[in-house]
Amino acid sequence: MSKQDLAVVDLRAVACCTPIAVRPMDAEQAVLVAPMFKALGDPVRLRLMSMIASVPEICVCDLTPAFDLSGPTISHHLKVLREAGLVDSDRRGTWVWYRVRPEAFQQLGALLEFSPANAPADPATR
Amino acid sequence: MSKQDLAVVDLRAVACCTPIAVRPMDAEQAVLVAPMFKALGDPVRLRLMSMIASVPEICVCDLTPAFDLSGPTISHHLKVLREAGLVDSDRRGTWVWYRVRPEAFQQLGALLEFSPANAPADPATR
DNA sequence: AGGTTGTTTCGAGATCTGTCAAGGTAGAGA
DNA sequence: TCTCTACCTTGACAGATCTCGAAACAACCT
Repeated sequence: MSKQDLAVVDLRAVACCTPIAVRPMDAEQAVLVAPMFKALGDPVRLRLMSMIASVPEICVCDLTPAFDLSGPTISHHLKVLREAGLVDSDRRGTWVWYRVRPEAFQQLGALLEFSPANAPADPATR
Repeated sequence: MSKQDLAVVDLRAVACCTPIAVRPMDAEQAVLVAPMFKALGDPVRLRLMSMIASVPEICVCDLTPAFDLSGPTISHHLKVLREAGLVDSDRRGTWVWYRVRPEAFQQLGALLEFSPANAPADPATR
């Protein structure tokens, strides 16, 4: 299914993995990565993502009832997650199954790694 | 300055740190955390955040020239980062200085931690 | 064919991004 | 002290984008 999704983020193009707390991110990389954070920036999508990521895979039929939203709305949110490159899906028989894309998920986490090296000095010592 | 910012996210309320890949996030937590991801979901704010996070602190006067945007626009984006609880600021003399809030930043990173335990099975073995 | 499951299309209302104009705050100089 | 200037934020606004549901569509099974 997502093989036909041409708008999907190309993970190879995401300059990989230097934490943003180590070196300022250049503009092109920011444009590539921001859509991933944006996709997680909605409470419904964040919960969908966590439901998908906490199991090997999950059927849409198990996702939809967890929300007080219509089927089409859930489908839209899932599409956003797919186009951000965070999840993958395929149909098997009647049902459509979603699973996380570990590379994307790990890259995002790596960007947020934080070493105290650049932390603000303690106000007391400043 | 940000002491008067009443809309700022209360970090104590952010159910702390269980990676979303380990356990599905409940609705209330999602509502609290999503604004942080949303704040990083814009290329300009992502770059601002990385510029702030990669040094102990930085003056707005050093942030603005890095973008092809007006002062008020940068100020608005900084306000979004502030209200998301990701950064802090205070005025010292003429200039306003921004610095990262390490607790918030680390919490966000912790949420994205990924253990292969729940990774999708290799398609070959599926 | 008929029923179930998901996605797409389309439209209304809300939210976001950016600019200009105006306001507040602090330092410098007369 | 009074004014001038620099720095940054706020308010008001237009245009773009997002969220969501109703209806239509597509894929699959029996």
